[in-house]
Amino acid sequence: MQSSEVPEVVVLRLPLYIRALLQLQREGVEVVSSQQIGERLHMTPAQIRKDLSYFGKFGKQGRGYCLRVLLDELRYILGLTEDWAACLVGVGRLGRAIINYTGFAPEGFTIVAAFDSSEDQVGNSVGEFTVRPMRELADVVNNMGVSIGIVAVPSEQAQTVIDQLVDNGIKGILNYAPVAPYVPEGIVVRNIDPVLSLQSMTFYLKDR
Amino acid sequence: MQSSEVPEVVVLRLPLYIRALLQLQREGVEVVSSQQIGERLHMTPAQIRKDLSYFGKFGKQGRGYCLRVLLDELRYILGLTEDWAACLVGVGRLGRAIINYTGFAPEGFTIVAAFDSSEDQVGNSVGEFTVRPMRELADVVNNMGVSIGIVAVPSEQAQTVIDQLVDNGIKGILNYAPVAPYVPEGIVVRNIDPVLSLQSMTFYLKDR
DNA sequence: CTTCCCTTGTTACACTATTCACAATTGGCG
DNA sequence: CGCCAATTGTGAATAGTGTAACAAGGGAAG
Repeated sequence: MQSSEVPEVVVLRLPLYIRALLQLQREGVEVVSSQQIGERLHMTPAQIRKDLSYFGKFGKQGRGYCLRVLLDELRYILGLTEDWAACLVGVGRLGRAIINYTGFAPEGFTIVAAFDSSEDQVGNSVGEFTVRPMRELADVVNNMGVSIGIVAVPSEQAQTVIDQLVDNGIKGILNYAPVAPYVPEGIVVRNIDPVLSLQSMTFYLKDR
Repeated sequence: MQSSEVPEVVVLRLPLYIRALLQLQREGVEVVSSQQIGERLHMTPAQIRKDLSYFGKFGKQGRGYCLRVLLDELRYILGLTEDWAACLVGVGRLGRAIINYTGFAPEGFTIVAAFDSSEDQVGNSVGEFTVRPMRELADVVNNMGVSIGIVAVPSEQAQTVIDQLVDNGIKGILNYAPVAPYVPEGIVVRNIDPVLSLQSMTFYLKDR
């Protein structure tokens, strides 16, 4: 139960387990073994059991896991039983695409406000939002319970924006800008960068 | 020089080094130490030196690395001296956003064709492309030198599409669908999934 | 009720990755 | 020219992760 003792790699895998379970659930499975989950995710059953053992005992020997129970447990562990409010900063091309992305809401992540540091953008409509100036950040964080900031600004502005988010009480940052931001202890950052993925991929594609 | 001996984690970090170097280059730096790179990326200098040592000796004791040389070396190692052609599959909302994304081209990754498995989409214009049917895949791969496939289809179709890509000679896949695809040995997959990132983030945000 | 098969949770081990620490060298400066 | 401060490349030490293996327990079938 102590977060600090659970390796981060393990936490990173839990959402994968949830997804595999959802898939199996749709197929009508009710009891599931680590073997089955492993097949879906191309992982060894041992790893899955080991990972789960950091959080408790959820299975029955000889039988496996009750899918519904395991799913609920994992969601609880990850804090996915509550909904999470996020704000977007940067409403350029990328920011607009993020606002229109339909994959967040079904998983309990809702974008509740859009900001931009350029005055030209402030006041414009983007999707269902009116773009706000950065100075309204504190307001939104406090009144709308926002704890996640989604950063979609040019790389030169990313660190500044992230500093502002952190100063205003944001605890988690989903960063689409191609930089390695500095954040104080206790703030969680996740970077999304398809270019990085491609650049490491080509190492394996070249000269063949 | 032997790819098989270089740990994948190391390869995944090389693009980060390139980015830090580009940043420093813009600032006018010509000679750089592992210390400086490490500061930019919040990594220890030792790790950077160790990583580089898998590929050769690029620095001068007492001085550091000639930025230009190190940059060129890293680009060469990763195969980034050549341009890479990619094809997109899936021209829904996400696919369109990917086509309009301006971040790929400057790094040498060019989308040269767009496909969709739905007949409704075939023939439509998306950006500068006319959407093609999947059956033209072989053609495009062979005649346009495409080695990377970008998958932006609904999760149910992802595995099928990926199979088709692989069957037609695609060697690397950038997968935006929320699945863990199966691919044969030797095919490189990189998954992009912001939801996964958020779901592991909330573990650290909850109850505070 | 007993037997047999299955699957968990966990311990021990093997492997991988990171950090440390230092000899070897470099360039600058007096 | 010789000394000093800096920084590399690397082998050894430490830390972290993944895999294998198995005792313990559960359920089904006869």
